[in-house]
Amino acid sequence: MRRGIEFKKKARIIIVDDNYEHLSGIKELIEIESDFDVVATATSASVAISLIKKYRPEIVLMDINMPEKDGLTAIAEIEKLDLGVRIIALTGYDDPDLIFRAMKIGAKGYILKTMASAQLIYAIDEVAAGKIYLPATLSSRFFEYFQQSFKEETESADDEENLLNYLTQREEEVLDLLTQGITYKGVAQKLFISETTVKTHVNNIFQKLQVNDRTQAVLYALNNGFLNRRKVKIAI
Amino acid sequence: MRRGIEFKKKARIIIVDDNYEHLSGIKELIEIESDFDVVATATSASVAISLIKKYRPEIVLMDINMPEKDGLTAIAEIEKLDLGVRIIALTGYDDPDLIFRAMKIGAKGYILKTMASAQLIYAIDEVAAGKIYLPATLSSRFFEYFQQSFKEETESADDEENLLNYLTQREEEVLDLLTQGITYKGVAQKLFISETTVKTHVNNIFQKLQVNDRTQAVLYALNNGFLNRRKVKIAI
DNA sequence: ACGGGTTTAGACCACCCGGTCTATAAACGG
DNA sequence: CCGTTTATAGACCGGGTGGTCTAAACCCGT
Repeated sequence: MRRGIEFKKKARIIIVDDNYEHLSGIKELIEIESDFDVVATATSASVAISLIKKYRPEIVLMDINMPEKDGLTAIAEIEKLDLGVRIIALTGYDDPDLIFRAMKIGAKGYILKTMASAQLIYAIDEVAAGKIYLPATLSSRFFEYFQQSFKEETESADDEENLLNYLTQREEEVLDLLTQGITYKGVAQKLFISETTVKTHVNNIFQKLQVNDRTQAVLYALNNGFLNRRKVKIAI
Repeated sequence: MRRGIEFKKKARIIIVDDNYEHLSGIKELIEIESDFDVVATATSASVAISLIKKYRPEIVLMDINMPEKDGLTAIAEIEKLDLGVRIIALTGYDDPDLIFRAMKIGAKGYILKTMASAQLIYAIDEVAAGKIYLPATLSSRFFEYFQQSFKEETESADDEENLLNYLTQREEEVLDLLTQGITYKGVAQKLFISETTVKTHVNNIFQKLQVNDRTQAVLYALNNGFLNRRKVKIAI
């Protein structure tokens, strides 16, 4: 029941941390230094989830390093509920893989326990305002990881000995149709050539890709960036 | 030939912008307000690339909105050269798609032309120091886009009517082997069952997935997150 | 003009694949 | 305890698939 005019509605927060000392520390900090409303706290992910269902907070502060059900799976589950809860992840160290995974599954912020309390409040402020907040140092880490993973992807796609490069243009067309699950007859009709011609092309493709059947050819094509060629050129 | 002690080696910069007014503006700004060394400027991407090959700068400021060869493809080409050049992208507006694509292909920073000159210098400083720099407002935009794209991906993977859910465990095993390009005979050997049993399973799979042949079944499996099921659970 | 690569195409054959029908044993759920 | 689901498997058959050989027409570069 919302009533009256709200200049700055007190966002409700739930804090989750298996370390009770730290949990109450953050709770006090928030209650004193900000005007957010800590409606509940939990020391385990499963308890947290039921509390979230009950209280429907705007913000959840979630420690990632917890025994049993870890914070990441907890975040994934909460996001799946689709309650509009905005989650801020919390850990002791700036592991880029952790940051990447947390942001990937939908965390709206990520801060380190070692950071100044003012930064925590600021992060909550930003996230409560609908933004996504990552401190500069962490976003730098994130992007390194992000770019690295894409670099590996494109390297494996066009790099070194990609047997797809040996295919002629016509063979690529045929392979393209094969990757759509079309039969020889269908390919022949689409390309306005005879079925035996298709077979010749396909056999050449098999030899060039060093595979034995159409399925393996399709898999090779898909795993080695056959579709990417166009994407890279058109869409980047 | 590096010699002696360097407190702060003057990073060499090349600026690329099709608008000459703006180009010289930035050039002057950098020369006056910082101690970086603008070794060259270009008003087109193709010229820029030859200049980069020649001067091997540490930093490139690249305008994204250019006629002919646009900035994004230029960045992709420069990154492909693998010269260790660190590129900062530059545009007038904060289009999240542009930001995402620029960062994806390897830009080390992204700033708006409307931003204060101090921020430009700061960005160059950070990038020159090996970090990746995105202003808070842009990184917020980036993450919204990033999370959205992942959300769609997982939705399409496990969402609604995924015919893969109707498969029995045994059928999944068989399909899994099919997605590796193995023949009936091979599957029969791997699962220690007769070849005709495999055929029975496969036929059931075809009917459940509403496809006609193994290739289409494999494609359906791949496009509907067959591999993801495990990934989501194990790796998040 | 000649040789090489590409695209086209035919013939023949073995066999894998996909469709259908039938059937048994185990497991599971009501 | 009985019906359903699942896993197993045999038989049969037709057509699609893959292997091999041959060859003509074409473009391209030297």
